[in-house]
Amino acid sequence: MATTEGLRERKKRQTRQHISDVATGLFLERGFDAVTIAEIARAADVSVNTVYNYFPAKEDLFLDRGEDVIDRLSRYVRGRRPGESAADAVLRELRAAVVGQSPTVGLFAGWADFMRVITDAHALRSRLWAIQQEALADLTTTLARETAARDDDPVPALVAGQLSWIHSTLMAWIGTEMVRWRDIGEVAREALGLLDEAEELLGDKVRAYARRPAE
Amino acid sequence: MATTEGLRERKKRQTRQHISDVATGLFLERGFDAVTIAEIARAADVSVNTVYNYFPAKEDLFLDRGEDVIDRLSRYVRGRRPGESAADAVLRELRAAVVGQSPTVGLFAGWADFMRVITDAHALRSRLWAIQQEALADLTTTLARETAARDDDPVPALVAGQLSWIHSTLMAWIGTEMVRWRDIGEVAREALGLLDEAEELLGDKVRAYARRPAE
DNA sequence: CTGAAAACTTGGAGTCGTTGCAAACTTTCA
DNA sequence: TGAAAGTTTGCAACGACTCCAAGTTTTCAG
Repeated sequence: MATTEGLRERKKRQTRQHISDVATGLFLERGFDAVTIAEIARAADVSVNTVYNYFPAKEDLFLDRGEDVIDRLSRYVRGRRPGESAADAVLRELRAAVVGQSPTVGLFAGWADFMRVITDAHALRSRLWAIQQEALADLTTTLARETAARDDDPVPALVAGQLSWIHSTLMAWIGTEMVRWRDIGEVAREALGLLDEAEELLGDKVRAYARRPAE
Repeated sequence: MATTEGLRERKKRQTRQHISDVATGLFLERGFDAVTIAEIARAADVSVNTVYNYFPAKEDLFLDRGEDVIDRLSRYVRGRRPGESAADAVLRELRAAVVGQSPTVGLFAGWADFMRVITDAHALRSRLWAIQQEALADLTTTLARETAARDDDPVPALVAGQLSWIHSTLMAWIGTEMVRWRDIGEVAREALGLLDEAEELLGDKVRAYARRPAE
């Protein structure tokens, strides 16, 4: 069924990717604010309107793939193993990502350049926060569903806040360390330490929340 | 010395206040995005440039007084009593604010209208997040200073994340409840319950962090 | 194969936030 | 009282973003 893809679909995907690539290149080179949409359009050999056709706002040209990170925590929680609580699963997955030096947590060589572009552009930072908020809301409903909590129970939201705090703290920490061009292995090692510290700070109730019964 | 205020200073303060009032009124009436800066200027009987003279961006016309909330948590922590930890002080102050139905935590009749304006305008929401981030950074340095932590110690940042999480969770919860036009007393009472739940979720280390020695 | 329908692209005009500049005006103060 | 300093204003301009009315390209039924 993958072969059944019309010319139109393929072209659209290509155009979109091409615009995104050109834009990302320009942003990395000169910063987010210094690049204008008109420039991107010219460099990508399309009209300004076509750019807006694919990307609702300038930020989306750089921060595509935000959907992946939005439900990442929810996926971790839903995939928790027998005997594991929500926090256990999140910590295990995050540790695995750190150990595996996964790009999903920012552990790859180019991440420093990305971070710089983001931190320098106020618009990109707020888009990032918006994504975080969506992730938090997503996780809240996941936890509520998994524990069959009552609608007015505030605990799912509170625990979601804690787990999402661990995630964003980890990402932020890795980001600032990577910007200092440190060795990836070293950053990864210290990130594990950070996760340990964060885990120690969690309350017992949070640590045990939404435990899946052992089989 | 308060009497020693030149005409110039007084006029400036008045103009600023007047513009802010006019703008706030228009925003409450028709929403943030529907009101243009040119309109505000016309309604306030000044030029557009004068508006920008006092307020760097449109959001500042509505979210003035952000500085107060930025160092609020730091103030709470610095003012902790003998025997109290940072978390103790924050919780005590927040409970006092809730019980006293203080506007600083959103417990007053007009808050619902404010919230609606904010939640409807993406620009205002991200400004709010920016303020939260500043508050978090502020609290981090305060905790680091108060505990004389080493520069590379991540714990102050982690604990700051927890305390600031309590604060923002409380504010967010009150906000959504107030939008439903519920009775303020009732919202306040339930907010105390929320604070209790949040406190129970905190880890022992967080609860005890930066305890001031009993006298 | 063909021709119209549907989808995509484009140029152009316009709105709004925001900045820079220089002229005009007001307050201060010697 | 007059120059210095600070404030206000109009004007021009830039860039993100939207709307609209042509074109162009791709699809697909007949």
